[in-house]
Amino acid sequence: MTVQDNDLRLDRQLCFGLSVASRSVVAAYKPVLAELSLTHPQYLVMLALWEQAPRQAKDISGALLLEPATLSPLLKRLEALGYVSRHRSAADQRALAVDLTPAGAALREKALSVPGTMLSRLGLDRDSASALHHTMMALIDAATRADDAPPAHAQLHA
Amino acid sequence: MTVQDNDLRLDRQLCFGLSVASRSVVAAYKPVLAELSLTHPQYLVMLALWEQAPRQAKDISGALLLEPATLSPLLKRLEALGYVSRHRSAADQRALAVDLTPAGAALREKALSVPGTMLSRLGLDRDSASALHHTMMALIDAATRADDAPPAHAQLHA
DNA sequence: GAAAATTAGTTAGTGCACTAATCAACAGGG
DNA sequence: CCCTGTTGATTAGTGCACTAACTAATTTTC
Repeated sequence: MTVQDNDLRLDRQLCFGLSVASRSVVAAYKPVLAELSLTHPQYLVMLALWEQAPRQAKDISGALLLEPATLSPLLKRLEALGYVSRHRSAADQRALAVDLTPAGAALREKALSVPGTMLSRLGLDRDSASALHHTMMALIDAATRADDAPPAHAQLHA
Repeated sequence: MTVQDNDLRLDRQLCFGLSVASRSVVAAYKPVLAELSLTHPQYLVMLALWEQAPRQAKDISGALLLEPATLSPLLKRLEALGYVSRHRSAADQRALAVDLTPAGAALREKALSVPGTMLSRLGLDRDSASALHHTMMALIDAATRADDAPPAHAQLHA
């Protein structure tokens, strides 16, 4: 067995592990978020709005690293749920101002217990969660940089 | 600001970071896998088959932790690409035997360079990739266990 | 001030991933 | 046997996530 054969197996474990971990953790959130009538991506949008509202659609998609085309129907579903309102900004008619409805703002109270519940379900303390987060952020950084610079020799003149 | 308010932010970083990292890394694979005409999930299926073929659909879905309902159309697309053949097993007419076509087997040669390319693109050496993999496996374990035991006191008699 | 370029969002189309419902094939127990 | 229950795969339906193409509004440039 050559080095590359080993690589194939190691790599499988890497990207495979990351994908499965993401799916598994999101799945573990599901029953908890069901009590708020939210999916996991919708929960992330609400977190962004609880930190700051009203907020421009463009701003939210930047904060969550989501394409505008992905966010657009997501916001419509949140509006249909009654958690969010969508209006064109007066200052710039292109911009979509997204705001919390009273129900959306009130939902934050119920969401306060979610993080603690999930940490205990996943058997993580704050330190390991924080370390994990650090690793993820570094990965995101490396992956998006790799994405921006497809040519193999790009780092030579970066 | 209360402890729970801080939790909301920490948690956001955790599950959020994991999801974004997964998406970002998969996106970084995309241009590399495009040369094999494969998507990332399709690549994972091929890896499973390169390790062992023929293989039962049920077996593949277990190895990749994918629902059979997700795998089914995926296999059809791989068949349409000419990399895979699908036949009912003679021994058990319910079972679907998935095998590599010559083209699918030959594709492995081109795939050998993928892991090395990706590791360098992500700026990871084998040790950190291995450590990362370990962390992911532990997370998967915790998350699936949490999933199997929704009642809060389940670990008391585990 | 009009033409050109840019920006913000939406729509269309593809592919994943899940749940629930369905179907055919198998395995046992009476 | 045959009836019941289980198993392996598929189908239908929902929701994410992406790219490409498009619309409309704003900004830049001449």
